[in-house]
Amino acid sequence: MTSESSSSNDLEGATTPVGFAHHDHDTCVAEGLAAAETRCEEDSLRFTPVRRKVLEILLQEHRALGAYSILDRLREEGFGSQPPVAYRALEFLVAHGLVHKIERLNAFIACAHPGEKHAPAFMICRMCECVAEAQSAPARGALGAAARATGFRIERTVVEAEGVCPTCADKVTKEVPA
Amino acid sequence: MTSESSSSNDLEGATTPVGFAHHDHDTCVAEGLAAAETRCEEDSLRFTPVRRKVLEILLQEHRALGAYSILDRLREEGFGSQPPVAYRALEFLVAHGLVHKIERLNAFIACAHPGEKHAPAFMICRMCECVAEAQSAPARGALGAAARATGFRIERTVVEAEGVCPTCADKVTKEVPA
DNA sequence: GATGAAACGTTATATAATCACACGGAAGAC
DNA sequence: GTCTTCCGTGTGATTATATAACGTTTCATC
Ligand SMILES: [Zn+2]
Ligand SMILES: [Zn+2]
Ligand SMILES: [Zn+2]
Ligand SMILES: [Zn+2]
Repeated sequence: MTSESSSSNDLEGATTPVGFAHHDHDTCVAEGLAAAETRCEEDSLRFTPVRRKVLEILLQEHRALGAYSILDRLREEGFGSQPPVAYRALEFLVAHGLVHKIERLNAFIACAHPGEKHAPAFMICRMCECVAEAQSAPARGALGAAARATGFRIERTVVEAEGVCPTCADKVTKEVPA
Repeated sequence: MTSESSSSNDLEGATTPVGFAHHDHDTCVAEGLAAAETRCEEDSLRFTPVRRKVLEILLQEHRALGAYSILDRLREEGFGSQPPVAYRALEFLVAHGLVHKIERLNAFIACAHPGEKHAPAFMICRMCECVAEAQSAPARGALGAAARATGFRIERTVVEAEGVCPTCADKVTKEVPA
């Protein structure tokens, strides 16, 4: 999931999960940062160096990073190296939808659809730990029905699927040939 | 959510979320333990005193308890009081579907539908911290579609909704009358 | 009763997250 | 401009959550 150059696939686009397919990764980072800058200017938010760096670190990966991994990289770049530095930046980025927390992993990942209003859902590969973001509509399923039936007011949802990504599934079948 | 006696509501049943409605709580605990015992006998699993106690502790609440809260109660009951004691019991109970982990809270709750095969979904009240379990069918939604489109194989899902339960919603409207 | 696997109790450690305080710089009031 | 206030940052310390490692006990099986 590091820098690659091949935008010849039809799996990308505004509402398509990114992460498993090859794609131009430098563009990923650049666009992510640009989108964040635009967003912050529009809303008069302060996109400070630390916040920008944390987002950049996360955009470099299509996997979730723990707060302390992020902190290590911040240290290398000369930023503060105590936990609150990372956690405060993450709090800001999550609050404004630029980063999501993966609860299952206690880790963080850059949003793949910044700007768009969305209820994210994630697919987490248990083998390579890569994470892809998709859309979810939990209010329109069994959960939504249960909420309406009981009078529960949903404000936020966590939807995370754990399994095996196509790349790892291929590897496995090749290692253990029939 | 402590002991109450009123089974006169139509919100209970195999596939109905429990937790917000009044119900006979002693029965909850007894039935939960009985179901676990049955299950363990059937599958030749060892339902040891520690495991039984942890499940009993969780059944007493319809909220999620952190591992260390559980540990405190184990200590009071004369069991081992070091973290691995609680975590090992929880690992067993989770592995066999008798307890679920609420990822959002890093906490654990007794299964409300033991025995039945199910993909649980949870509604978590951010005010009173009570948790209700419902069914989910994540493979049949936007997430399932995304998984099929990309070739991701879903093995397990985390579905947790955060919001306000009906009881707390009532309280709020009463406290701030128009 | 001997044997091996699983469960337990304990010590220590790793990982994740927050608290509390001091400092400095940007934004608004005057 | 200067003052004041708020917000973000850097740091040390602490709390909360989770696992590693090791020896002992318990149980099922032979
Ligand atoms: Zn997103
Ligand atoms: Zn993978
Ligand atoms: Zn359940
Ligand atoms: Zn509530």
